[in-house]
Formats: sequence, structure tokens, C-alpha cells
Amino acid sequence: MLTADIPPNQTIYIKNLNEKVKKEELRRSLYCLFSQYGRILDVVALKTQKLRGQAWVCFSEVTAASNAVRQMQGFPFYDKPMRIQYAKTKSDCLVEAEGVYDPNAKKKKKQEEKAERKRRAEEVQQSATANGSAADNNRGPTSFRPASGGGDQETIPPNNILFIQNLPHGTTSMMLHVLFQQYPGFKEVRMVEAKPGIAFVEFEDDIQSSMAMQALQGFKITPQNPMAISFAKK
DNA sequence: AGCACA
Repeated sequence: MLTADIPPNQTIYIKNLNEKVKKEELRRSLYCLFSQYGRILDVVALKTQKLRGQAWVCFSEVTAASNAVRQMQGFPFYDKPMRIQYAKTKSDCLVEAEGVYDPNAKKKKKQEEKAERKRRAEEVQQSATANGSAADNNRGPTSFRPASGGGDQETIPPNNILFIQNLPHGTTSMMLHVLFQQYPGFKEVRMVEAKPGIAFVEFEDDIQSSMAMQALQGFKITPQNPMAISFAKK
């Protein structure tokens, strides 16, 4: 019961998920929603009697998991508030192949499994960006860090309004409209004449804004201007 | 409610 007793883990355990959502959609949506906190290595969701309504999201860093546990606690996801804890055990996708003194078949099998999971993790990433293929060829080499401040941008809680930075001079709201309107729930773009380089883009809800953020993060209107998208502050 | 790795 004391969920606070579970020690920090790179993987978060989510329950109270809407059981009507199909497994692949669930994995994809969780990937989109949580990738704002860091690099996701795997999303596991099973629909067995025992495991439906639950999922595991494995991050590359514990700090990402910690932020996710705090910020997304109770987030209404498919109409149900998510209940998030640290996972109780380490995810298989993290087991390091350092069984040096155990040269038997077990090790080989583990490595095969690891490769298999890696492949599946890549699948998740692909399907996560499949609907935003406009951004794919446009994406920077690695994930882009928003420019301003020190860098705890990741701790801004979700918002249906996105804050866009690093836009090239001459960007118009029309241009952004075209780009963002392709994502469900799009409402409007707002730009401030007095402040070039930034914009606000409003969606109907936090989930839809998250999806668009994930899809267009780092999108380059010019090669020098990868978009830095974060949630607007309330 | 339920902690896995189809």
C-alpha cells in the first residue's frame, strides 16, 4: 500500500489504465506521452487477465522516471487518472550482458532475447512517429534540448497549450497552422508580434498537445532552427 | 486490484 516505499527505478509501473484501449495504441500513446521526460527504451503492455490495465515504461535514466512519476500522477488518460509508481523490478531490456563467468547456454539465450526486445523497442518508436512522418526526415541527429534556461524544462506539467521556441525570423502563424493542424485536437496558433521566434499552439486537451509535441519536436523550418516545443506554463 | 518482458 505504501507505494512511496518502492525504491526509484528506471522503469515506471502504471495502473488504472483504460482497458478498452487496444494494446498497440496504448503502447504508442504511452510512448508519446512519456517521451517528454527522456529517452524511452521500451513500453510493455499485456492484455492478459492478470495484466490488463497496466503498463511499464522503461526510461534510459532514473531521473526521467522520477519526473514522470511526479508530473504525470493522476493524469487523465483515456478518461481515467493514471496511477504511477516505480516498477518493483528491473526491466529485461536493461539487463546488461555481463555474465562473464557463466559461459553456458543461458547467456546466449539472454542476448538473443535482448536483441529481440531491442527490435520491438524500435518498432514502438517507429509507430510512435508514423503519423508525423513530416518530422522524420527533418529531425536533428539526437533529441533536441530546448534552448532557454538551464534545462529543467522537463518538469513543466502537461498543458493543452504548447510553447514553441527557436522559430526562424519570418515564421508566420499560417506556416505553423499548416504544420500543427495535421494533429488531432488542434485549435489555434498564437504569435506575439513583439516577440519573434516564439509561438503558442493550443489543442483541445493535454494528450493531443503531447502527441503533436512528440511528433514535431525538433522540426526544422530552416536547417538552423529546430523547434523547441514544451508545454506552456500555466 | 493487479509488477512483466507474446
